[in-house]
Amino acid sequence: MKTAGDSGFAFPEWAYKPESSPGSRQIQLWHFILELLRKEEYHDVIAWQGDYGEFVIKDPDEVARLWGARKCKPQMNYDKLSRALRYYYNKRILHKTKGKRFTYKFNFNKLVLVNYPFIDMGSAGSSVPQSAPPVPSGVGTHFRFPPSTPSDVLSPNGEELRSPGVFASVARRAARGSVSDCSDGTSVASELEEVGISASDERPAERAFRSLFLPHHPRLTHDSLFRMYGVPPPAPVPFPASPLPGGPLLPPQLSPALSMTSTPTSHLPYTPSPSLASPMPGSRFSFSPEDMKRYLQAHAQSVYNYHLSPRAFPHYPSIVVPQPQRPDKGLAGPAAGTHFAAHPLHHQQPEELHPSPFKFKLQPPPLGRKHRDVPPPSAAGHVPSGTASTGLFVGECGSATGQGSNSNSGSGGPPKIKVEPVSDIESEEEVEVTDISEDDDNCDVFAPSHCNGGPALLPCPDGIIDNEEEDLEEDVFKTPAAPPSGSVSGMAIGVGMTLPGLKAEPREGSPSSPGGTQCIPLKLRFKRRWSEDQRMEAESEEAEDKKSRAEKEEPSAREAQPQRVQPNDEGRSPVSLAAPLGAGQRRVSSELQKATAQLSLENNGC
DNA sequence: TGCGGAATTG
DNA sequence: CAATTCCGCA
Repeated sequence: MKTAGDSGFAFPEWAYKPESSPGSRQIQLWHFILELLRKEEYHDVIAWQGDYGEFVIKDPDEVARLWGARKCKPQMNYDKLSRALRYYYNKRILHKTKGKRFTYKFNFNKLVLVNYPFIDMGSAGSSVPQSAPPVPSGVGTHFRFPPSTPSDVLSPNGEELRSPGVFASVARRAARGSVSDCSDGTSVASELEEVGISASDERPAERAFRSLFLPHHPRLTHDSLFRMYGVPPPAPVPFPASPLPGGPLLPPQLSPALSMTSTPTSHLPYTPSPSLASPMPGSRFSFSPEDMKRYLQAHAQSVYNYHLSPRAFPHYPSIVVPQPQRPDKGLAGPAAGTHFAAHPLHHQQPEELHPSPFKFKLQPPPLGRKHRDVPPPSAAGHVPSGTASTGLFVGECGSATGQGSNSNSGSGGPPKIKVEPVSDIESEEEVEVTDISEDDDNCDVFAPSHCNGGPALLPCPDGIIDNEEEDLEEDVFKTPAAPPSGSVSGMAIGVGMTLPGLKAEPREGSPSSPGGTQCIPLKLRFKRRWSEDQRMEAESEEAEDKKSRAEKEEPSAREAQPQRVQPNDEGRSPVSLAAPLGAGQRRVSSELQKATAQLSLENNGC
């Protein structure tokens, strides 16, 4: 249970909004939740529950109190806090676990997106429909980190790219090997203070991770960084799919997956994440090939394990991706590649395989439910009755927020419909997803397969992986114009993974495509996948967001999925579910944990 | 309990 | 923007 991970916590710079002035970083609720979750001290108030990234708030009031303290909002209460939490639903950062009180679930994908903007979650999205990243579907492209800056958040000139102030500091610290400095003494919440983590505690992967993300600081060369961290080759099983037993927190390992970035190469103008400006500095990383290789290796591993997008390391064909280490599959995986292939790295980097620039918005549109009608605004003013209950902590918030200002005049304004930004357009497509959404928790993030009803997936428990892999691939190709064959094949081959159907990987025959596609030409396959993927995303998103039902036809496949194990309330034991969902879940939780860990690790200093 | 709209805030 | 605050609805 408790592991070193607990030891420190702090927020990495990226956890804050870059835009905000240096001194004013404000913590976001989910960060805070994550923070609490990883600290045992607070296990009585909030703790992970199950394997899904779910957590339960055992003591809502206390959590609210803490939150209020942190934000200097003495008036905070669970009601409000929960509103904020709910607010995350739309952002897809969180979900409510239905049926369980005070239980919510993190949407891993989103988190990753937010935290690791560089990572390409596209595949994840596809494989994990539910949380498919909001992408302007109009383009038809799949989600990927666009080279261009997202308009919604960034200024058009892409200036943000250049201002990595934040990151720089991180880099510096990393370089130093220690993470501790929080210049601004915002450490208000003393309650949370933690022990600093020594650099030594960090796992190599993490370090690697971090370093990868570091901007090319003038003074720090990546070399030095890497050197410092000496990223070791990925362990054979970096992320054991250990079933996170009830006590979920694993050691703070960071998944390389998270860390990965898709394109280290220089010219990639990376798009910063929507909500967070991505720290990508000048937008160029310069790592030495070796380092990159290692890193990528690790990433690959994780990709496999977590079934993240391979796109993440597209440009390094020489890297061999280890086979997933599922115990069950005896395939030759590990041998093949656990460690990097010693191929020479030719990184030519190519590039940009991502032609499609589009921005993804973290906060997609709320969707449909909204414009219902316009009720008369007549409201009466309420007077804040004094709720005094919480006065304790937080003396620092000196200014009591004034209350009492309210007046609203707008009455009966024109019905305004919020038009959601494109991003969710896809959502427009409606699909009928069975109601799985209900307990679906699984569906969401972690159990994509079911969600999209791909029957194919269900068949073999183990197969999941395969499917996932496929999903991964698809991502790769999703790009519209993407030149699948060329680059892809190269990569696939080089990597030795992807494309199960293709080259090697006869495995259980990739079931995924409806029509059994193993032998289909790549291109075709991709195409197919792509569409499927899109559909999936749409579905999942749709399904979740709105239960719209229309339905997109879908050629053959769509069938009700067999009922999956149903975890009853408490009954769910992560381990037990290992079957189909298990893998995904586990994966996710690991990721989550890692993310959490990452959060914490970065700056314990505060 | 939980949801989500609407207005407000910093 | 991300809450915070308030509230009506299930």
